[in-house]
Order: sequence, then structure tokens, then C-alpha cells
Amino acid sequence: MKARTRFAPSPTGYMHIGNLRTALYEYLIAKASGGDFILRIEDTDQKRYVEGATDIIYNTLKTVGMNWDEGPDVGGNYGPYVQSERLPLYQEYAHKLVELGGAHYCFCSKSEADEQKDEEANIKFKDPCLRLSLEEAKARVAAGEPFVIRQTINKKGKATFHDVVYGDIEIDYDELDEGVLLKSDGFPTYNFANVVDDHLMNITHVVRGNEYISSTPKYNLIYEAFGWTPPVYVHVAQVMKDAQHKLSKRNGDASFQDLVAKGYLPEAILNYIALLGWNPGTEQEIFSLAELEKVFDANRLNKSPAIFDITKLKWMNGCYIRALPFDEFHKLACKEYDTFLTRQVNREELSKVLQPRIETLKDIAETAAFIETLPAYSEELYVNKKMKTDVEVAKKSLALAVPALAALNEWTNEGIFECLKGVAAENGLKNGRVLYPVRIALTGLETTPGGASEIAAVLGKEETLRRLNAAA
RNA sequence: GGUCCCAUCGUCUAAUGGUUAGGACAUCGCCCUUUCACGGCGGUAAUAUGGGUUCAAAUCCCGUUGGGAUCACCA
Repeated sequence: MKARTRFAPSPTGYMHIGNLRTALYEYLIAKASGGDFILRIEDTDQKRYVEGATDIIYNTLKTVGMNWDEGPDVGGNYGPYVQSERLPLYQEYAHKLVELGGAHYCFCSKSEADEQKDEEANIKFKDPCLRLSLEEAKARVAAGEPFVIRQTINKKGKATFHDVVYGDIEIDYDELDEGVLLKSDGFPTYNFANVVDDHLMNITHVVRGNEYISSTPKYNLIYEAFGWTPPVYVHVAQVMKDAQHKLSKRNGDASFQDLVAKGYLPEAILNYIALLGWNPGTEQEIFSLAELEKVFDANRLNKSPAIFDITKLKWMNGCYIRALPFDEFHKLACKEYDTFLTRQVNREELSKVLQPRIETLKDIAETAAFIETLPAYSEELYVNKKMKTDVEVAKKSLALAVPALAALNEWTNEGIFECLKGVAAENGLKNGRVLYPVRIALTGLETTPGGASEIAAVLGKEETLRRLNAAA
């Protein structure tokens, strides 16, 4: 069976990781079955609407390659795909639901309704408007009195439904409250718009956070009242920041765009979050989106929440960086160089040494900072037991290296390396006694990306000799 | 508080009644090596807890504990 799934974000800000993961699972469920992935914008709360938020949604989905088959911008047979453009539809269905007995008109104000309930004592709002006859209610509506349409829940006993992840769930109808379906401003609430749209758009699988589990029976009641078939439910566990808190933007936790800005590759982020709460049943961990489409199985989704572990993402990002074709890495790296490198250096050599060593693109500026400006360093750095060098030996080695390098024409890693090895051999020294001091003189650092010859190749002959002379 | 859900190394997870409880990240050690990194090899490390059921339980049942969700004219 071909699945039709939808990603239905509300444009209230940037895209956080849990959101993106839900979208990914929706996308994969559709594509694994050869079905369609639909994008729907849920902008029924005008108060929370954030300008530009839809563009973030579009851009994020595009950069990770999750293309939608239907949506506000690409159209489709089930439009419009923006809820604020579907208002008449909801109103029509809401009034119809009243006729069908699944909902009723309510004239209570928000504060009146609030007064009657007490969460601690578990007292629910018992709508007095329920006692109104339909004729009376309609007359008040016709007279222009403000109203909302509330769901009517008069069932007793237990509601049951099946969820792909959690199995069979049972919830007492008494636990459900008669929520507002159509607000006084004529906009539907999520509780209503979602059901109507999912049905009208022929959605087969509803994927959403497990915070919706407890209200799912309410939605099923609406499906039932209309005589519609409910979708397959896939409630997914939360993505957590730590054991107690879920990942949220309010706490400044990383969003997708934050991670990209921090030097993570979109492909790596996507790969990592696919594995947060799902596993393929094999030991493979590196997946392209195309590969995921082939192997994804919603039955392997995990019930328990997963903590977002930036350390593992970092590792995975490193894998992706190393797997990049050199040219591609070089292009990305050059963008970083532009932010801090004014010195003319051999950028290709630099990229070569950096690619296997960094985990995020933002590591570049820090790792390669010594190239722009030689840090101040202590001569103590020249002392190294294993290399058998101390300050005196180092100075001597540097003095020997300078003329040799000055005479060198083939300024490449290999050429420089051979040259320095030659210096060592001619003077009866171990390689390290020459290479180590040269590396220190060139970088001022104890640990560096690459050895003496690689760094000299990056710096170029002129700067290499300048730094060596300064140290000797 | 009522209701619902969850519980395997520090983290992500595998093992759907029988495994020396497996893998990955992190961590530690060794090797490789012009430092570092990459790579290779190895180590430490988990079934929250108490009862059952069973020849046999991480796995099934019940209790306890811990955590999360929900109870909006937000989604």
C-alpha cells in the first residue's frame, strides 16, 4: 500500500531537531512505500505566527533533500495546503459536526470556562451550553452572539486505538475534555483542522510526537462522527536534551540551522537524527537519505525518548567530512579560510591536511589559526624527550635547515620532507631532531595538523623561511 | 493530583523465553607515525528494584522506584 504522509508544521519560528526528525520519518514512511509526502502549513494561530518561518521550513527541507510531492508552493490535488486558506472548509465541517451530534455551540467566555475546572482536583469543564437545544443555540448564533464550537463527548467506557510504535492504547472517555474545535475568531484549532485536513488530503499515516497520544481518542471520535476512517497512527518518542528536558528552542538548544551554522553538514545531521529512536536492525550507521528510503521500517521505531548527543553527531560529521570528495571539501573549507586567512598560503595543501583532522567546518578556523598569526610560544616547547631535542639542539637544527630549504626548489610536502631528512642524514641526526624543531618554529604549537613538511608546504617558502629565521 | 506512556553500558541502541547480553559514540591502553589526527587492535562499562510464571526471564505478569507526557479559543 502506498502511504501518504504529511509534515504539518506551524510557522512559529525555526525548525528544531525533533521537528525535523518527525518530518524525516514521515518522509521515509511515504517513500519506503513509494507514496507521497505532503507539506501542509498549520497557521491557525495568528498570535504565534512568525514572519519568515515558512521559508525556514522550505529551506530546511530542501537542504536535506526531503522534497515534498504536494504543498503550498508546488500545489497538488488536495489544496490549498495552508490552513488559513481553508477557513470556509473548517467552518462548514464544524457546523456539520454539530448537526451530526459530534459537537455543540458554546457561548461561554474563556474565563467562564476556566473558572469551572480544577486540574488538581481533576474537575473538568462541564459545558452548560450542552443543555441548550440545537434550535436555541442556532438562534443565538444567528443573532450574532459570539460562540465557539466544542466537541461533544458523551461516550462512556474506554476508547482504544492502535499505534504502530506503542501498540494498543486504552484511555477512558471520562479523561477527554470537550475542547474547542472552532474558535470565536472563526479559526479552527489544531484538534479540528488536523482531522479535517488529514481526511480530506487522504493522509494514510499520521506521524507526530507522543504528546498527542492522550488526545488521539478525541480525534477518533471526530472521524467516527463523520463516518471517516482514521489513519494509521505513528506516535514517536521525544528527542531530549538530557534525561529530564526535551530539546527545545526556548532553552536555546540547537536547531537545524544552528547546527549548520556550527559547521555540521546537513547530510550528517539528517543521518544522525534518523538514528535517534530508530535503527535499521543491522549494524550499519552511515546512511544517505536514498539509502534510508530503502531500508526504513516504522516498526523499528523506539518507544523511549532519546537524548540528543552532540558528541556522536560530531563523530558522524567527521565521517562525512572525510568522505567528501576532496574538491568539495576544499570548496567548503575555502569559505572558512575567507573568514580568517588574509595570508597567501597553499590552500589546497591546507585542505589536504585539514580534511582528515577536523570534525566540523568551524574547527578549521581554530585548527589553522597559527597559519595567519604565529602564536607567542615558550622555548620550552623545543624540549622533547622522545625526539631528543632541547632548546640548544633545536637552534642548531634550525640553523642547518634554513640554508637547505632556501636552496630547495621543489616546494612540496614530499620535497620538503626529503630535504629535511637529508639535512638530518648529512649531520648524523635522527629525523625527529630536525623535523620537530622545524614544526615548532613554524607553528608555535605542541600539536599541529600535519608535520613539519606539510605545514611548510602550506605556508609557502617565503613565510617558512621567515619563521625559521626568526626562531633560529 | 487523575490518566497515559517509558525503563539494557555515561549516550544511541541490538538481542521479540535458551547469547560468554552484541555494535556504535565517548573513555582508557597498545600499534602505525615528522607532533596531532586518520586508521588498526584491545580494555573498562548495562538488563532500575522486589516478587511471581517457567526446566529456562533483559524478554511474560504484578508491585515498587525513577522519568516523561497530558489535563488551552497552542500546536
